[in-house]
Amino acid sequence: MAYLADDIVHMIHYLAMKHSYDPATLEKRWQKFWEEQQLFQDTAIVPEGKKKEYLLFAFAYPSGSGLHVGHVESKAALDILARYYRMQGKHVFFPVGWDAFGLPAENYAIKTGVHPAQTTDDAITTFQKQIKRIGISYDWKNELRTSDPTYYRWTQWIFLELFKAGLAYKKSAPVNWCPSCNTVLANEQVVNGECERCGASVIQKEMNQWFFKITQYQDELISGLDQVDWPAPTKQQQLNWIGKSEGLSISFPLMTAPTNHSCSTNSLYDHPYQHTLQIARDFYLSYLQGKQVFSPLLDDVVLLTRSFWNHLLEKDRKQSQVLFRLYALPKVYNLLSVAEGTLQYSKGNDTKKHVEFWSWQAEIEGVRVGVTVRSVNNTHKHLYSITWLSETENFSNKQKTAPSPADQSLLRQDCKNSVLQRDNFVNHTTIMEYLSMLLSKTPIITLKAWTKFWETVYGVTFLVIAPETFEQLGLSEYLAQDLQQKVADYINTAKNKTEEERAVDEKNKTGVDTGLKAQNPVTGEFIPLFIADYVLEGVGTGVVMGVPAHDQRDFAFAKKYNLPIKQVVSYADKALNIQVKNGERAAEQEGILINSGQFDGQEAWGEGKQNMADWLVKEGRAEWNTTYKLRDWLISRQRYWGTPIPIVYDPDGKPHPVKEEHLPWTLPTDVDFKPTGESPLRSSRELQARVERLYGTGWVPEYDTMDTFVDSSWYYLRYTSIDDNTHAFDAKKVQSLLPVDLYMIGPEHIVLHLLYSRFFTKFLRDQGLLDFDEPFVKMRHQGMILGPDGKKMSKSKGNVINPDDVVDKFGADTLRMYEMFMGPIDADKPWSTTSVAGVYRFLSRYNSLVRQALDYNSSTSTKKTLPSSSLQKKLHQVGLKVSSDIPEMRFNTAIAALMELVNEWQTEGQELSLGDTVRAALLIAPFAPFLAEELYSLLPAGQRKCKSVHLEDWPEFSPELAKEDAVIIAAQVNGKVRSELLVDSSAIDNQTLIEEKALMDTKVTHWIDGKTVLKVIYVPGKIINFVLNTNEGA
RNA sequence: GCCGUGGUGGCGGAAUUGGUAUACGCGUGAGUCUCAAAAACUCAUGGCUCUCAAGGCCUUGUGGGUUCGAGUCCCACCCACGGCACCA
Repeated sequence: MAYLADDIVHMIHYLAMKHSYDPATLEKRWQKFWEEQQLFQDTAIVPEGKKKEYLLFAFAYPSGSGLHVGHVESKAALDILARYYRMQGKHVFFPVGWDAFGLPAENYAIKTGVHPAQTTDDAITTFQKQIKRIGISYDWKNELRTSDPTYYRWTQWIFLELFKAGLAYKKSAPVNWCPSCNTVLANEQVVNGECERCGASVIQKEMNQWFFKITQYQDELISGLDQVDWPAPTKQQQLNWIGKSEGLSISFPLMTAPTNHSCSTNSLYDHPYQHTLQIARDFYLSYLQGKQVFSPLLDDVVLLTRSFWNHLLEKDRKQSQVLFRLYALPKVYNLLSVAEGTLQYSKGNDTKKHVEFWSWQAEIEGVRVGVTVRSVNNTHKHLYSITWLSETENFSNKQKTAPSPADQSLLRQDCKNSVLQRDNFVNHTTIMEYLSMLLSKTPIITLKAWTKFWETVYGVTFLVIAPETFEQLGLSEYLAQDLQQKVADYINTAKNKTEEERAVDEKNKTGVDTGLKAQNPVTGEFIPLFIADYVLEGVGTGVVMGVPAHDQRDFAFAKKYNLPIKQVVSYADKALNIQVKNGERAAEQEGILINSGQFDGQEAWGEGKQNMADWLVKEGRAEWNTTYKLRDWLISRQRYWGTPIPIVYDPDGKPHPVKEEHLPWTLPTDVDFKPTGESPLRSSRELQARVERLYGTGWVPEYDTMDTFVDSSWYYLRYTSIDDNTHAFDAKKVQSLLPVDLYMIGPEHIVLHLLYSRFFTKFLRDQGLLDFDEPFVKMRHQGMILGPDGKKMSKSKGNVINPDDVVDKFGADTLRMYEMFMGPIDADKPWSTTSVAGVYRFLSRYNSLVRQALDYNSSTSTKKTLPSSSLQKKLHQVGLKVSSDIPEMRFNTAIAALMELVNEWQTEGQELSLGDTVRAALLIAPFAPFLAEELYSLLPAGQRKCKSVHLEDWPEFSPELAKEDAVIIAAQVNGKVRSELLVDSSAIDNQTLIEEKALMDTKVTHWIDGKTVLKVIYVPGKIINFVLNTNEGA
């Protein structure tokens, strides 16, 4: 008796064990099995006739904290696809690698002295272990890491290709500098203008650095987006980053002096001579060449011309237009008649006498002119001799010897006939005064203000220029003496500020008046030019037009510096109009143009805007100008743990590429990690010795390393060819496997990494190395997994879920499946500790149901027909849904369907046939690979074609078997559901029958009785709707 | 401020794209098993100071509109999240 009882207990225990779900043991077993079998070592070339799928997970930095649940989500999603596509017979390329260079390891080294290589290696080992534990079917054979010399050798090679193509160049640029840590900071390390580590104020420091000319491809980086299947917001962000913007560059001539400048000869000589000359020459040449010269002074010129004209001899007056012009423009007198490139200029250096002497010659429209000017003893009394020569003459100042007697007489003859002879000078003072005035009104330079709101150009009452732009244009030399220091101080202060410090609110904006005057090109008014650090060098042209009446920021600035406010748009809102008129506020709304000359009365943003643009362009006062926000890519990092820049400098400091035979240009190991403010590579003796040995004494290496974004811009190419020692990548393999069919990437990487990768692809294509334009054909994002509290996981908040803990408790299948079940893959969603258990329950049930079904089918009594086909129907319905959901990455709904299957299966009295049980076992293989493998191993030998479920063919599901026999059709009255009709599937196209059936239903007729049915709408298989005359009985 | 995304039960989320809103899971309640608990299983579960009940009415951020019919389309607004931001 006791024996029997024991036996029964044992048997019960055995049955319980047999059907129980024990993920810990089975997952361990199958993980080992897969590793031994090397199931997923895909060869690189796609076999003939097979479709390929290149599935790519965003390159990961092996951080010390190990695998995160967020990593699991996207890895699991791709793994489901990988396993599904393999079962469909596709060639799946699913590689893994490590973005191994980077800051955290180096910072850790500074703190602890542990070498980054060691830290990184340890971290990778941890990641590998964790990834294998959750059953990601990577092709481990093609694993790579960027810190490996066999990899970065080719990163360096690409750098050199860019260098040879002129797309890698060096220039001075500001970097973030922490004066307390004495080091360069990456942008991410600057938080609110302060060093993230020590809190000191970050300053900008100029350094000579390497850039990649990504702007070369800016237009293609825009147009290429049409070729790819990416989420629209991602494309939009790329576009925003490139920031292409159409606008007008309006020309504002800049003068040295205000309009009421008193005309004196002295003021003329206050101007640097070169400048005077330049203005005069340009102006005159333009005039002679028949170019349209925009000057408010043309009338003045003519006036003066007339007075001149009176002094001309009768016969000269009849002479050619050329001569007329020559006489006519007073500025020709001394300074203006110099043609391009023929200036002969010398300046006496006799300090005793203070003799200054200039002479030059020019040929203008066939007339050769020679001019000599002397200034003696700084008296401003100038001696002029101006001659022109007949066409046969060959006068040249260069001739040291005097002209021949015959020539001299010819010359003399000409001069006699000329009003320009010294004796014929009308009035030297008049000329100089004129010239002085002209100078005060003649542009030093034309400032171009870029704007999108040109319709308000009549309201421009001042200009603002960025400090850097002011400096680059060399405008400081035109400043009045008393302003020079003030302006220089302002510029210096501005340059030391960070972007954040420069971004202050409206009231605190600063600026400085330069005293220079620009001319509003449409009103002719002279307006002040301010320098202000709120204007940024890189935006537009670095010059902004100030329209205080219609721009809030300009308004605040005008109020602060007491600048005039001029309304040029009128509004329907009278109160608003009065406010603007009284200078109480700026109005930025649409309105009607006023005070805008010929454009008065037009809609500011409608025809007025269009007409104004056309006119400005036609008049040559503005030009269309497309600006981009995208800047060239600064790749220099004053850091150790990165790819060394393969450049050496000769003793003159000229950069030379490292010779190809010296690649990889290895990262030295003998460096100091102390933050000295200099690139750590400077401390390497080995590197210095290497350069001198290979290139010569006095040569020095480049000490900076590359931005790690460079490493990650081409890794997807290298995956195909990690063993290739002669090429960055094997053209055949790349052609076979690329482009990437699906790129799974976190939304945090969508701008820079993608832009840089696309740039590299386009560059390598132009080098003839690739035959496609875009590297990532399709891209999707995984959302962020939030902590159970709905907030971003972080150690400090204590809401971090560790995937290892979940695997320990529920197994890897549960972890994977739960993360897929949480919601749409691209949505952010909070972790729910209790929901995980629900998924575990599901897998546990799935496990026992399949086992029960196998028992059932193997028992001798199963020859009988199955009691119900509704379960089979469900299986096929679910199978079809899962098959279509997986490629769409709708894993959450696929899993929901599987759960429905389990619910149905669990109802009593139903069982699946052996064939359908096999289908059920295969169906979960992509989601729960361990459990599926376990269940597969339990199948009768005849049902197993392969050594692994993951090598099996995806089961077929029959739409025929999935078809419902009867459908429920909703019966509506006026769109409200009143009843449900059970209709045989075969009858769903028979509207009359369904109508009759509905009208037999009292729940329906109750609402219809006594009213007129206007029409009946029938949607086959869905609804039948009776539309009543609603007026009746209402 | 600009650009983008979204707003559905107590919670995560479904909804074949204009056709029965709330699938699936969690949670909660009741029950089965148990000395008890846990686990597991079964049933119920949007709201209503309408109703004994059958049923009725309301409900997809708010307010309008189109339609026989709107979570889905159109207009206006509110809120949340993400990105950019002195952008001229």
